[in-house]
Amino acid sequence: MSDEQVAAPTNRRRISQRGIATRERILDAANRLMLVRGVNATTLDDIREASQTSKSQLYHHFADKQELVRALVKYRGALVLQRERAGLERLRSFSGLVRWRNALVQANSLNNGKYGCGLGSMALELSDQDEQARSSLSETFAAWEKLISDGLHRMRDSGLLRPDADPEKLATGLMGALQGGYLLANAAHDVAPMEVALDMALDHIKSLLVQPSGEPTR
Amino acid sequence: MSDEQVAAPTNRRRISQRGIATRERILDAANRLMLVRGVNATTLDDIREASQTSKSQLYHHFADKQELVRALVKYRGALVLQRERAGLERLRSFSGLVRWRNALVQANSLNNGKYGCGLGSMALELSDQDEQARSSLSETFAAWEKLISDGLHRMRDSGLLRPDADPEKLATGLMGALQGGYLLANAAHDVAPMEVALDMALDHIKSLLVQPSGEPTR
DNA sequence: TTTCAATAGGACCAAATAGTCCATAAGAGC
DNA sequence: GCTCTTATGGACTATTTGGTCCTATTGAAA
Repeated sequence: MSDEQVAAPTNRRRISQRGIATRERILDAANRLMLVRGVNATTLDDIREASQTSKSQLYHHFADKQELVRALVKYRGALVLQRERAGLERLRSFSGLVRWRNALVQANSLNNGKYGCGLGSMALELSDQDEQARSSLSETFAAWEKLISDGLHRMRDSGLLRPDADPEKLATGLMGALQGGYLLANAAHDVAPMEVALDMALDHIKSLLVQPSGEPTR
Repeated sequence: MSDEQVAAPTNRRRISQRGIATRERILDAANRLMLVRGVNATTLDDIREASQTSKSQLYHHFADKQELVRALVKYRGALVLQRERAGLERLRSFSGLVRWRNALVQANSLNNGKYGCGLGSMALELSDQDEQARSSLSETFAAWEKLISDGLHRMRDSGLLRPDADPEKLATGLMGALQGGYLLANAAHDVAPMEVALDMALDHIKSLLVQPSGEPTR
């Protein structure tokens, strides 16, 4: 969470530490507010107040609201990938996948299913409204899925997963179950459907594990 | 689509056919616009213009924007359930499930994955903003899942599905895969991930079919 | 210490947008 | 045909909100 590079500006001749910190405060406030209220329902005044800044600072660091939102998409994407990298880069076993599932479920259950996935909710809200944001989000999802599929590849290479299992498709399916789970949990304000959705995906992957006893069946 | 009851008002002493038609036009316009732009990004003036009505009519039929949105939630929910009932009430076989999947995928591919599911996108946008809308959406999802689980129950009762298969959980998982698929397809502007997500769920259900040859395996 | 760009404060502006109101038309029931 | 409620048109208002601008302050480099 305390990663300054994530908020680093794009192109500016000279920038001070103080400026970077302000930019970070703005992005952090936008991140929190827009997760709860959604992008369009969050006003710049909300962000200004929550970030303890002023209008001129908002417009000093971002050309307009759209630019701020696009920066937030990258910011949040970097945070999620950072978190997920920590949880997935050592994935080598089915139980590792279960631990990953448990961590996501537990985090979501702390909110009773509210807010959903920061990336998923932005994706639905922005995809048909801002092509640049959509494509950025799409790349982040791809990178996220790659973290999963890399782990599945490791499992397949080590003989845990059957050779005919398709790590890329499994990763997409798992991400679908995760995002759908977030959505249903958000609608229900209850984490339960997220668990069910994820467990179906995990059961499917389990069925593709090489069985120590007997031949695996279709 | 041309179902007037769906737009029927809640409580009004007297209402004429003309009034009902106007109300329907407003809801229909709101339905179309808010599917594309989202709820918060759609203005009442947009709706007024698209529905060929006037401000006084909007406020004659709905107390305020929130009421209109809540009515739209029910309206859209009724439309989706009507459509899904048609596709699911005779579900009795795995191939029926595949046909259902194909219909949804095909419809979504016509938009190249855009817009997503009318219910899912509203759920993410409104759930943390309007408790009444959230609970209404949650009920609709439950009814939708019931249509699926009823079909799965029929399959289980007829011996197609293994006795230990849990229709309710499978229905939730399938709905999760569907909603997650919609979301990923929307982010990618490509229907492909929706297919992958749904197929993973279908594969899982397939693995729970009673095998004509040999004993089914875990 | 001086200088000057970067940073910050906050009043102000203009457009968008939700919502009000009143006059008029339409049409159902008597 | 008369009457009275419903339905409609659209101007108008108030508020919200994105965005501008001018001034002051800070702090790093010369």
